[in-house]
Amino acid sequence: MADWVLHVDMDQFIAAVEVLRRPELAGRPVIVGGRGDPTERAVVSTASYEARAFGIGSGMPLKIAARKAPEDAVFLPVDHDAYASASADVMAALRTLPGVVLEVIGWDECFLGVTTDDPERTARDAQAAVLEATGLHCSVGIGDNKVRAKIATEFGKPRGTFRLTEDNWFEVMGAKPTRDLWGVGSKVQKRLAEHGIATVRELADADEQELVTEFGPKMGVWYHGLGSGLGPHVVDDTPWVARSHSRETTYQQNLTTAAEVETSIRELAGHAFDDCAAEGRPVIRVHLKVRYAPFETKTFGRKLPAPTDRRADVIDAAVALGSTLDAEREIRLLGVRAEMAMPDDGDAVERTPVRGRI
DNA sequence: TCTGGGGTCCTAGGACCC
DNA sequence: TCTGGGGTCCTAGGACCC
Repeated sequence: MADWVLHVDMDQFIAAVEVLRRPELAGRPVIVGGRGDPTERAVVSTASYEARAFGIGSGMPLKIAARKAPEDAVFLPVDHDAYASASADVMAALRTLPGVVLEVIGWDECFLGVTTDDPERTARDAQAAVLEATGLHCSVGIGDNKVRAKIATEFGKPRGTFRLTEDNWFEVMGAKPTRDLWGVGSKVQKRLAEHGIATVRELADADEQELVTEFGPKMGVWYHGLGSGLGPHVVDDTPWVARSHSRETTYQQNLTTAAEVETSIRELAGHAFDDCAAEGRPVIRVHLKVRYAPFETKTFGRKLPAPTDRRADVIDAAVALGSTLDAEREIRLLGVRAEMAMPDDGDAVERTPVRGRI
């Protein structure tokens, strides 16, 4: 018996949930994003496979998607509650599998830890359990750690499974660009290329000290190991604890006056505070994010004099930060983030430097 | 061609203390 | 008059993920 990590990833999750409750949309290009109005400033959350065939994908501005989409395409608004509910059903179905530890990493993704000699069987059981409980399909990556399991899933899509371990890592991934690694984005890919490192194999063979000099002590070592598919293998089912909450809005018309900015900040800060208050923990820090037109983003924050559970303190702090914004420039996006004090037992877990969780 | 909203973690550099 | 190291805390910004 061996320990395995399975990565379960729902296929076109958001689009699939929408089709499930509107069966007449099956087979049509479905694009979910923003308020469902492709003339607005917003981006695609998920496109169905039919829509992807036209070159439409996540993160693409809706206006662009509308241009690429065929006549019969359907644009739908984002419905968070529906996806959260479907997600809970998926996770509940997976938790019924015998002997698995489940770690949620997103609405439509999780890791399963399992000890078995037949991980493919567990993968098929997972797919069957999810399908029966929700009517939704998923793909499953099988690995000897989280990094390999996560990457394996891409080779299993759609509705399939794929096993990626130390044994076939270089055979499968060696010639791929570094960008295909989980945690390597376009910026890091470029910086690696400047050191003559373009492929996964070249990253594995690179000089670790050179990477540490370029990326720092933690990330340098992490990226080097990533080239060999190294990563954590412990699946942790302790409930996720949020460290902060934020609210941000892209305005359909840019803000142009200080009064408009203050009104917006008060509203956003109030919502962010309410999200924190719902967790029952005081706010220790307030951040502001601003996107000046056309597209320059700045973020900055300030620690509060003392942790506070007073709404007015958080709003006042956000407004004070906002008074430092450049009043001469048009603003197209504002965001307020409120960071919470951690619960007492906060920092025991060693974290994977792959950021983001939902 | 026009770029969302919600998150986490890492690094560099300055301030300050001993 | 010119000048150590080491440690911690804080801020700003960067990068990435779903």
